[in-house]
Amino acid sequence: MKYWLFKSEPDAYSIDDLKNEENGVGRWDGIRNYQARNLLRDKTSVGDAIIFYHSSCKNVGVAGYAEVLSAPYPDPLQFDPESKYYDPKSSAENPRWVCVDVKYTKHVSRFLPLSEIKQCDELNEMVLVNRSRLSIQPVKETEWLKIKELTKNS
DNA sequence: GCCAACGTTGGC
DNA sequence: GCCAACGTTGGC
Repeated sequence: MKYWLFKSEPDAYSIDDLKNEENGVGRWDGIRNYQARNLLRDKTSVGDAIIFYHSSCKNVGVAGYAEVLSAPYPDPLQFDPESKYYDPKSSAENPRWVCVDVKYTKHVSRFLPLSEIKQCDELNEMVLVNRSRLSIQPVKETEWLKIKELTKNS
């Protein structure tokens, strides 16, 4: 099993929004960055664990956990002219963008702010700190374990 | 709202 | 294929 960090702006889609979906299942769509797309398309597997990170908001940091529920499949928004994620250069025969379904696992017991991640020796080399703009990021097992520990109630 | 970092586009 | 211009991300 692999570990991932998925970023979302909570004003657009938060851990609460995912929890409130039917059966806690949502679609992680709208990825329009090639590096993130490649990770999603080529590296994610059903059952992988996801750290749900809230970005671009008042409190940035780790808000919850989810899991990868489906294999990657073409993102339907790329074919929808009404969507801001519409891509006229994409086609059904050769779709450019993919998405996965994800399932809510839980909220963190204790919110883990980015500032604390930056201060933590075991976490300050995360992609999140060094390449912060990537919206789908691999997480090392050691980092995963540390984040699990830091998001528990003390 | 600012701005640094960085990704994308398009002319040549 | 280079690179300048431009757009987006995201912390603060």
